[in-house]
Amino acid sequence: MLLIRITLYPLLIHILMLSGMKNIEANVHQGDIFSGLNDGILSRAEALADIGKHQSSHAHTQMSTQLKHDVMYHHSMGGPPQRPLQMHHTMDGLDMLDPAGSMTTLTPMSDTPTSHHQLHGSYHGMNHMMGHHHGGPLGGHTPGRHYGHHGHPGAHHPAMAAAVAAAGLHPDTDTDPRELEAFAERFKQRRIKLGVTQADVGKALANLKLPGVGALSQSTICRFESLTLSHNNMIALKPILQAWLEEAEAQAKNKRRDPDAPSVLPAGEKKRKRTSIAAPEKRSLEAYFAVQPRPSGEKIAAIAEKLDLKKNVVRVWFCNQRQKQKRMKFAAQH
DNA sequence: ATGCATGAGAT
DNA sequence: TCTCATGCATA
Repeated sequence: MLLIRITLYPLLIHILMLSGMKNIEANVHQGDIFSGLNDGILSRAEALADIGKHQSSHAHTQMSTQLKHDVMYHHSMGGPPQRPLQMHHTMDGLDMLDPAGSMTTLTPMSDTPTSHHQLHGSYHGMNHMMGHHHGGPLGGHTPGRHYGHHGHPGAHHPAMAAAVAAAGLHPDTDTDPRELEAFAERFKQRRIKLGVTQADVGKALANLKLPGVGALSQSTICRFESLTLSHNNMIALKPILQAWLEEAEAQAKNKRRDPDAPSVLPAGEKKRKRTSIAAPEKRSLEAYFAVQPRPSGEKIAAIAEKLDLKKNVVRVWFCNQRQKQKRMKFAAQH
């Protein structure tokens, strides 16, 4: 299915663009209902989407639309937004739980490092206490200091370079996409060699008591390794992960073991349900996005209505889509 | 590994 | 309202 989408989509766009208005306009009577959508651009996108539907329905039996209800849970956490710095989640039973201050464990190796938590994170209870510890593990969220706003990696002026150097920073060496890519790969290999999962690394990061650095999720570690983070995000995380890697390998030399234990699950809280946008709707959204990556609120509402999706779902979809475009991977020509 | 979501800070 | 960094849930 993915293959179909990838190969078909660009083609459809071309069909659309090259075929001019005539045929397309003919396919849009339905759009009249939504006057807001009928301003050409969206209409055309919609036509495109329709073509996509027809094509794909031939390509494979289209599963009927998935659930489209949003289902928001709102774990009422009356507590303050916890800081990632000192929060301790012990459900995994594989890290901290340092009764005697053995908190220096940076490699949360369990008896079987790669067995549990990887596939189906067996930590269901941490929801209510973990919730969403935003603000991130980085100090980078502080108003004044945002990472670097350099749009392009290698674009440094000599004067700038000097200034940066003076500031005690190492510019290109760390910001170079290739360096990042290389590091990410090295990191992954060595991590695996240590028998540590991505989730393990994320948690161990909190034990590495670097200022302003808390735990991270398996998702983030994964994204770092696969370069699916923004350039700035990669740059910010690199030194942290590098620090962990070095510590972990150091500790690996003089083995150690820890009698793990508790995984007392505090038990239940409403679990957040992920809304799933069905393939047809997704295709439409992609079509719209190709023409208008940043639709106005009105258009979003119109699109939402047309696709029978919650407006917020559509809005978030566009946000995520934009974010996706900005990610590293092949974004910056390598 | 990745889709949909949240939340803080910037616009 | 958007962007960004992140995360839970899930394929």
